[in-house]
Amino acid sequence: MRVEGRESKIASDLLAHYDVHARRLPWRAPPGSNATDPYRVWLSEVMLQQTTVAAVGPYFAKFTERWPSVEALAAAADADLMAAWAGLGYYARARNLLACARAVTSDHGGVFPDTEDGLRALPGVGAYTAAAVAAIAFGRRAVVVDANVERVVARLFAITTPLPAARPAIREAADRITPDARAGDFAQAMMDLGATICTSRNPACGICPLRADCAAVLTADPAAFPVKAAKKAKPHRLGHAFWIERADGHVWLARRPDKGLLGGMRGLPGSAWNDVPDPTPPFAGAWQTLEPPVAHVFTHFSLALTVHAIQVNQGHVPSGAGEWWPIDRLAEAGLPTLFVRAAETAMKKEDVSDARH
DNA sequence: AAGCCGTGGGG
DNA sequence: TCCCCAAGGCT
Repeated sequence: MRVEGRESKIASDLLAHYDVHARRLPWRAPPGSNATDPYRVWLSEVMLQQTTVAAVGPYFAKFTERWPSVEALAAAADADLMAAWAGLGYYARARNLLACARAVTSDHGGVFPDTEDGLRALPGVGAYTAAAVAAIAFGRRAVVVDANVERVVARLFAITTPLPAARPAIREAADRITPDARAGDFAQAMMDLGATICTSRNPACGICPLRADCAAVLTADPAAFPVKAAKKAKPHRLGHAFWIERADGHVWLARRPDKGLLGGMRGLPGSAWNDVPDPTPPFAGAWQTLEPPVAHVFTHFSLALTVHAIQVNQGHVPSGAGEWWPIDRLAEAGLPTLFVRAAETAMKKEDVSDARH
């Protein structure tokens, strides 16, 4: 529940700054326009989950061009959508995006629910995204809390409880400063502030519109907020991947299981990834081991993937789910970045051997 | 409910 | 180089 006083001053200070300094972003209505398309708001919010504005830009342009409405997206083939998402990461988002578009199209007549609860029931829409879409697309008062808001609020009120334990208190504080009017602008203003001024490291307190409202700026180190619990060490794993190239210029791509890491994506066949992976190739032959391994860092472990390559004849039939893919069109396969690197390793090897002839 | 789930950029 | 982290959701 919002109260008057210091809280309302924060909102008015921030909105006044936002009216002048709002970032121009592809998914925002142009200044002075109230034309917010819920489809574009929702699509951008899902893409922006744990993902930078810079990374989302080209994907948002590609998606809205190819699928201009939720109905168009709902009609997309699964493989096409997964391939279009390739490289953006967190692939469960892509599967949920499609499920959500189909739910909106079939269960809601192609119209997004306009309440937080209605949105929250959709696949891939959690507390943050439901609040953000309700506020930004539908003008409803909603308490929008993402990592930016957590940081700004923790500083405004100098909250010393470490995350994640501080979440309830941060949310209550965010509720108190959220205005009844312009909740969507307020949410976006908070995120703009967190992205450009109240940054995680080296916040620009000198130019902050909330400087006079901020408790942390009075402390020795405003950047020390929010306090965070120590994080666990990231384990290192090993793995083997197999580049199986057919004489007619095709490579065998496996289809990964729908759930789990890189779920539902194409990739090179290979071993499990662990401390002592099985290096045995899927069949015997003149395998060539390529050095060095591909180094890749995931959210919760790092990986060294050793690539092994072989040439097979036309009649070769690999095991497991997958397909032969033309190597000169590999960019269209929608490979996750790890396998793009692995493929580059294999093809660089071929360039070298070709050059020697 | 803590762990799982990608990737690229910046300090 | 290495570490941090970015408009989180799901189980």
